[in-house]
Amino acid sequence: MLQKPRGTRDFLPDEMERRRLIEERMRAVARRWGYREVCTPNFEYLELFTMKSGEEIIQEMYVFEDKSGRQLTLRPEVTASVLRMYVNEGRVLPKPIRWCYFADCFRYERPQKGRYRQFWQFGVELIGADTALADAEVIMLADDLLHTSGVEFDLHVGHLAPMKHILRDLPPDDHRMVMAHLDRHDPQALGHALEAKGLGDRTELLLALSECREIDEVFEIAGDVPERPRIEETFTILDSQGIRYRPNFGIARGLDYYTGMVFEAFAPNLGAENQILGGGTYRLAYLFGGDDAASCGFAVGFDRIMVSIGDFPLEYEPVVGVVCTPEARTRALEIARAFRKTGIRTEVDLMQRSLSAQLSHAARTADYAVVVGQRECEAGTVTLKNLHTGEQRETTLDDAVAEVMRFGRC
RNA sequence: GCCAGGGUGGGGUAGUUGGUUAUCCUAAGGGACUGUGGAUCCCUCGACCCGGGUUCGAAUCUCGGCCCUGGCCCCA
Repeated sequence: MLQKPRGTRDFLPDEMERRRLIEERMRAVARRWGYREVCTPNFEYLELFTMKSGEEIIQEMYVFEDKSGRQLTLRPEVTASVLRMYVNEGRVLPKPIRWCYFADCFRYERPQKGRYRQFWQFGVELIGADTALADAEVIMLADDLLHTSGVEFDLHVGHLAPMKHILRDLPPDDHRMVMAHLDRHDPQALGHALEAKGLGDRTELLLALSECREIDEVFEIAGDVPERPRIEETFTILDSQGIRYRPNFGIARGLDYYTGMVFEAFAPNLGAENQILGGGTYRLAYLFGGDDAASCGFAVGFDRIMVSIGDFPLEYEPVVGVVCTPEARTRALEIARAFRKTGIRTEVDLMQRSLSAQLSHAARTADYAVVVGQRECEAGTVTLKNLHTGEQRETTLDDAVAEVMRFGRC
């Protein structure tokens, strides 16, 4: 049998309805904050992503050549596309720009729990606002979004400035290496690496910084960080609005292009892949030929949210099965149309089943059967049967529709 | 790319010291029943992941691959 490609999934209707429900909640939250949805191409020039993230990421992407020899790739993320779009068409729009997106992305990686080769991200980008409140708004929106989706999560908020301040003697290329060791909670490797650079005295500071949970202590450790007022203002805003988060100035993983505030969220009930959200401030527009607009955004790992939430019951809507004899087929289709017009899910037999077989099928798949044969056709009525109670009565079509609409409201 | 455990009808399973026609449940389609049910009975459909090797004989042993689950690495 033909298999689906590795790392992809099929979604049956029950799961699809759950996904759509959560997706719609996220859209609604973003809309309430003024973030309107945009859509960018599923594939882009390879260059867009290598400019942003470097040549190494090619091996993690679905890269292909089109019939004209263009180097293209399925998008591995959406931020680069949104910023390209901003440079292409958004520069004249009034600032700040608030956009959101929901899109599938593709990465050629080894699948595991919560990690797939096709996966969905919900994200927002705030472009053109460079203030503490802008940073805080994006975090508060992330918090609102996660709460509204129903997932349990821990929110970590940090800023890269204190760490960069401690490492200010090091060339930027070395920052990455140091951050990688820090992120892996590998103090020995970190110590050795700094020792080799003649900065062994910084090891203690960095470790203390990543352990630190109080903002005041951050500056005792890191010293006179120029960004201190901005950082404090952001945290003050979050506190004033009752946002629950953990200050974490050790956040460093894979955040090459972030410039200041960074934040992440984790779902405690997931496995190795438990990060469900990541974001921060960055500057990308100039890379794609635009101005040096300050930006701030985040992306939610939608599939991980769904894994973390697990199955939940969907709101139930009544289903009607129209059961008819062959001579009543035209009337049956009219009846089905009348039910559908009021929004009721209505199904008719397509398999030329006997009346008894139609009813038997309806009993498994519907809440009501509407039986129509020659008798009802001549009398201008329908027989409405409640398949849960077994009660049935002959009545008018309008009355039958009205009864089904009352279903589940008592 | 690496490690561990797996792969038997659509779903769930039995069978693996090699041995007849591969077990059972369920789902799906039909019938018993041409104007009334989910029960019951009957029928139908449908599987040993793929390929090589060992053997008289492989679902079973062996090697390689693919895929699944989880972990490592990575995580824009």
